[in-house]
Amino acid sequence: MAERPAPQPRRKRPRAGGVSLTSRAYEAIRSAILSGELPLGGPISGRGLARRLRMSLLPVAQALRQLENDGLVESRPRAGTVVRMPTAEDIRGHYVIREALETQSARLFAERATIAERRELRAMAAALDTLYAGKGGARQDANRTHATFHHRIAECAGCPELVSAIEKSHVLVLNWLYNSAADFHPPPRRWHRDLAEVLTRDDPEAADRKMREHVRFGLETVLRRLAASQRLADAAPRVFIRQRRRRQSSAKNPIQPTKPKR
Amino acid sequence: MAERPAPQPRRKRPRAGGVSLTSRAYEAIRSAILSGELPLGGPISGRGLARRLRMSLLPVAQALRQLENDGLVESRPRAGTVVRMPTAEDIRGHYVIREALETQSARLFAERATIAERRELRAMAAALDTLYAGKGGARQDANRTHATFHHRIAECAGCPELVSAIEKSHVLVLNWLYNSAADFHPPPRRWHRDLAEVLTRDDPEAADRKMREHVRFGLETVLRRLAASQRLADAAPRVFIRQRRRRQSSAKNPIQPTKPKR
DNA sequence: ATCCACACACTGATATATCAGTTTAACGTT
DNA sequence: AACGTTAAACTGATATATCAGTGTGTGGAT
Repeated sequence: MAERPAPQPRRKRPRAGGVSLTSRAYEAIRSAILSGELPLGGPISGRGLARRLRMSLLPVAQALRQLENDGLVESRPRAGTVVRMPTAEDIRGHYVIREALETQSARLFAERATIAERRELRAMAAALDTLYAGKGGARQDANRTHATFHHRIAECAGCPELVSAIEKSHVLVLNWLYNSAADFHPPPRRWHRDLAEVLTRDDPEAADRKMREHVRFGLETVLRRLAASQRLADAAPRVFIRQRRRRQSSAKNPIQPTKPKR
Repeated sequence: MAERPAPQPRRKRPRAGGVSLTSRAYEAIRSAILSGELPLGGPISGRGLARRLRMSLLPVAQALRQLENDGLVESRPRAGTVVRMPTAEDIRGHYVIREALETQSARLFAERATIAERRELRAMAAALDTLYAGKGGARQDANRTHATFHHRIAECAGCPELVSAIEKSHVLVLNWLYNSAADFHPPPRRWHRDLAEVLTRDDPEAADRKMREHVRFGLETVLRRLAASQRLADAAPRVFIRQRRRRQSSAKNPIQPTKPKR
């Protein structure tokens, strides 16, 4: 193999905080999706993100692949990537999993939570019911607190895998909820207090049943909101914005390579 | 920006079968791990795999990242990647998830399976019990059939997400089992027939209870085998094999760049 | 005016090369 | 012989460049 010319020196960019660029890209894109900055069903440009995040395309591509694995985005190999718009069937399927995980979490909580943890849960439930009863402005707070509530149940169940599985599950649901502020129906007034009461009663079977009921109610809520989201998405169909083309040079002129700038 | 020399032309390698190289790498590495070709706790060289699979490092790196996400391998950023060796705590955590998913699957089967599917399941259970009762040679078959058995239950439950979640779960368990052929204890003689009998009885609660018992038995089995695996792994500590170094040129001779061949 | 083909910009996928960190074998010292 | 030192060799991570496929809009044909 002939010698290669010396490559030009490259500016080195020290890594920030010791985390890999791919992880940073993953977190950044994920939070952009969850915050609604990248709307449901909207297109994602890998190169655009790479420019915005000041990194090469590669970490972004890896992050997108991971997000696809998580079910947050959808990538068609040479055409583009979009934020995944779930179908009603997807959501039902997801809730089957969620029901499985949450009921298991409830069982373990009922078996293993300490006295202090049970007291804490009852307090959280009361606060949560109050938030939901409040006026519309508190709904985002309520959603976040609701996630924390379930997260705490899983933590007290004492199984890290369960915690992370449930967290991943909540991420998807939050994503589906945030993007449609309309059609909000508050849950029954004592909804979470009733749940906490049963969970803290030291009866795993009863905890399982009550949690199952709780999750199924959540399914109805999300399905309602999905319909609203889809109405919005259909009104603004996803489209890739492209640069204006230059006028075509009439006919048989195969030269003019004219690299696009940059 | 000075002009760069023209890059040498690159042989193009058309993609085989339309699947991305990353997916091929993922499948190849995964199956190499599951078949035991890459032993539990053993080191994995990204570059070595890339050479073997006739592709660049990049798809392999992406595949490894995905496998890390699945919990099959473990990567220390600049030091190397190894096939993940689970701790007993990992396995217990994993089985909490598995119990959640399988009991949900059992419930749905009891609710929704057709008559034909119920008959099929009883037949599979009988065949499976026979396999386990046979002599040691049939054990790999038995393990595979066992996976199929649970897979079928999930399929009949009618939820694709549940099927894939359970499948992913089984992959890990199979991995942990395959690599320790010792300490095999067959399950009770009518173990799967009893399970199938309850599942086909149209009583979701009973199906849940029976499946829970079934899964917990599996946990004991895997824990026993893990102990055997670890004894083996401790005997042969993981080590990276490196090329022999050339003799150091005595002292203050900073020349001799002598690129390593290839 | 309507329709269709084609060029071009843009997409993700991949190859190559380099970087910066880690491991370990060979060396020199004790 | 046992023990720290050190640099070769190897690791995953990332940048850059190219490839090959897609979708859109322009422009010519009808």
